[in-house]
Amino acid sequence: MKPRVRFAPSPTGPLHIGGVRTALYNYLFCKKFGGTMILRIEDTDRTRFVPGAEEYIIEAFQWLGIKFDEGVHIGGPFGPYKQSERKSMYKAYADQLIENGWAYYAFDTPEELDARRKEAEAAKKNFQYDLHTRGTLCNSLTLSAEEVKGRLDSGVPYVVRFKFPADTEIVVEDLIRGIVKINSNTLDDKVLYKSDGMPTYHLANIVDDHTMEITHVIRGEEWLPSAPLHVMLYKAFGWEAPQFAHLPLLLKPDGNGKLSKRDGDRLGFPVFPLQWTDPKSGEVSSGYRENGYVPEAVINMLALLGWNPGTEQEIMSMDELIQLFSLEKISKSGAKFDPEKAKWFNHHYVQQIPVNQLVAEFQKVLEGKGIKADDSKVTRVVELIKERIYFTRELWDQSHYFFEAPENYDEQAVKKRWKPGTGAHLTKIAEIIGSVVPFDKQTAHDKVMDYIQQNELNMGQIMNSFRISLVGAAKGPDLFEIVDILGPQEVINRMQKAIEVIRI
RNA sequence: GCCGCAUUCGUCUAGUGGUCCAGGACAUCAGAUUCUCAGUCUGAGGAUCGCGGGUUCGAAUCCCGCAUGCGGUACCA
Repeated sequence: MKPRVRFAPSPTGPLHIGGVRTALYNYLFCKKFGGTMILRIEDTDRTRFVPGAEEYIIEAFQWLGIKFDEGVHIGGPFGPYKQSERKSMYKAYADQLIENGWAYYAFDTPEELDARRKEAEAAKKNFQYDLHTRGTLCNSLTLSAEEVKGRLDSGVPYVVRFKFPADTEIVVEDLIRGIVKINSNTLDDKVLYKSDGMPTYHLANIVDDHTMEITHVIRGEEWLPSAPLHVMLYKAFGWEAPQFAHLPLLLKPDGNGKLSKRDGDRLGFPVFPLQWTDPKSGEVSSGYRENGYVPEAVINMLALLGWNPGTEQEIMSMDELIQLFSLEKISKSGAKFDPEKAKWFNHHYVQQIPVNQLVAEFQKVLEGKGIKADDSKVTRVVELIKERIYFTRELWDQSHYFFEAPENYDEQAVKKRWKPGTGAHLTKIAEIIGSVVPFDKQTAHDKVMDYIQQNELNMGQIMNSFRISLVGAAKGPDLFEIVDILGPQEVINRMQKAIEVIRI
């Protein structure tokens, strides 16, 4: 049987990178076996709905290359794929549970429950709506049938709660963690159906997974504590449960704890695939895409955070990932996110981008700066500096001096390399450069080297001051490559300017 | 507090009773690339496998206890 898996986010904001990894593992697993990948929107909590979040999620997956076979954005035979649009079907399932004695009506108000919680807290205890306390609360277990009917008929708000049986060992079979057992006496009677007529996650999730014929539920570890509830729910409905796999959490790079939006801001790396502007506060959160990451790098990096192929291979395309993936090789413990390794992956994948594509991208940047340069020059520049960039946005930082003369000179470098007499030597070297007609970088190089040797100059010092005059700093690729691209006249101009400006 | 999950170099991890005095990658450091920076290449350091008990001829690997960390404990997902 081919797997049917789903990724089911809530549209409460931008998709977190941990969520992306969950979706990725679902995708890899499902594609490996030629299965179906479904995008379902779990928007049962209307108070937390954020406009634009759903569109964001869809766009993020498009960018990342994670493709769905069914879902809110593309439809499919099991639709609708948004829980708010499935609202009408859930009540019947809640009713069914009540009829069979697996659930009951509860009329306690949130205020009453809060009061009970505070009370318990004061006594250093924990209040739980469970088999120990449900007999003391206001529900269809404690009220007479007439009273319950009366309340229901007169429209008194109610919720439906699951009724955990006593003394039952619930077994969750997890593909990653093995057998997890828990005693039903410690579990609380979770709300399944809310007073606003919407199901909670627990009910909607089980009903949808069943009706959508989901075979494998691959989700974050934060769901493990409610897995026993879900297992019992399947049992209560008499349905066969899908297989569960609870993924380890993605942790913050320093310390412990779940990776959060704040960590990204604090440590300077994105936590979201795409940039996101909060519709309410207007606050902007950075995204991988806008930060110059390529999707292949993000996918590769994420895949290895909690999984590995069992070999020493680290660089893998999506297709290889699909081939190599297996649930058994997912680790059990949380993985700290490492921004440095993310950079390393990106460097690798940026190197794979064809030069002409980089040139096209860079031309746009140059245009934005009002700089006109023909493709042949930009191509030479890109070829020369490509290997030193980690992100495509660094193209400009690493090559600006090819397009504009330095305005100022790096102080540290000048202090170290510019000595009395440097100006005079550079004047000579400028003459030498000018004397090579037609210009040829090899000849220019040889002649300059001759000059340095004949005058017994310090090569490091003179070459670096030469470099400073062209670049403005002691960095960059081979000097004579720079000279060649700039052309002799521009080189001479820059040298003269530097000699004038930098006085020792 | 209660319930659950986890625990191998700084980080991600390999490892499923002997071939592991623990392998790889990122990061770090050093050397090379004879102008610089970056990149690249080569090399180095780095884990008494959380701790304590067992089981076994033999344990990172199996069992028990403890500790620590994390997750959950909402009419949120």
